Amino acid sequence: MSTTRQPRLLERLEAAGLRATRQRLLVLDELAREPHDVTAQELHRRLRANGERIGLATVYRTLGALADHGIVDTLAHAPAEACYRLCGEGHHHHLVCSGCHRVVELAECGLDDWLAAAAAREDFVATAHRVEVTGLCASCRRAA
Amino acid sequence: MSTTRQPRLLERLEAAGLRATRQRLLVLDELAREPHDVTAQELHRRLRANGERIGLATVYRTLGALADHGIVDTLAHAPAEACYRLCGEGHHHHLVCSGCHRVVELAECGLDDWLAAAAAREDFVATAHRVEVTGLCASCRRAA
DNA sequence: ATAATTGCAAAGCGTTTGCACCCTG
DNA sequence: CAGGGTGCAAACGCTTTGCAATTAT
Repeated sequence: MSTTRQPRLLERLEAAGLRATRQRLLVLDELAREPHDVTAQELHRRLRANGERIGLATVYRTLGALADHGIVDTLAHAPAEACYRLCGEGHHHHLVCSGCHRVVELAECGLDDWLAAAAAREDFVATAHRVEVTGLCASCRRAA
Repeated sequence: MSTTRQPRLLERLEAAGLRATRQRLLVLDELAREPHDVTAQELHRRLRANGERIGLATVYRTLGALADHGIVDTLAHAPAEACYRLCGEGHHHHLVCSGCHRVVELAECGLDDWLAAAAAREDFVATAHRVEVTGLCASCRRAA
């Protein structure tokens, strides 16, 4: 079983009105130690590889519920396959390394002024936005 | 048949090394008159509704080929279902109205400095990015 | 106790592919 | 006329769902 379980995760489950089942904690644990984003299938495969008993449908249902409550982010960079990632609670964006697929959260957004201006130019009011930056991290740059 | 066919589209097909078949022109025509973004299925449904003869597989293959050559954009806001949209040739972003789903292209990007700075903070070099802004257009604001 | 959750297997759905026929260049 | 393109239907892969058994509260 895991050693990285964060009490924080339990609180978040509770706050979302979700029962703290063994399976949900497994999913959260696995997400917590994963710096990349993962698909439901991959997550399930890993848990099974670790000898855990959990059904694929449960992984899907759990990720769906967590996403509904904002506990995980759903990244859709690969159409036809959703990726999930445990994420901070505030507004943030992702920086993905095209070499190793590592994902870093950009804490500060700082785009609000730009957004408001760009939207206003089209007579829109911006209500939400999503930025995904692709780049190369230091180690992948060296490797290349 | 269409009245909106743009000669421009033929050039783009040719430049991409794709033969100008009846089906491809149908797809391009339909995309050209569509301000929203559409799924492959929806596009196919409309063409058939117009009495056109074209197979679903061809629509998929065509959209895939057009996307490969940058003639259409692939938007993945709905995970598990790709949306396509004929798009300008340069770098740009999309502003989507959450009321009517109308999509507007934002010509200017103007994010490069912000991006470079944000990436550098994490020791990354930004190579690409994608921004999707959701908002409300003027008429949907009035309706609300 | 009892309502939520799980697991399995089957169903759903969007997308892709094999193959014979057709058409563009 | 040769090779790309098309249509159909079957195959695919990811995701969802029905239902009986299980489990958290």
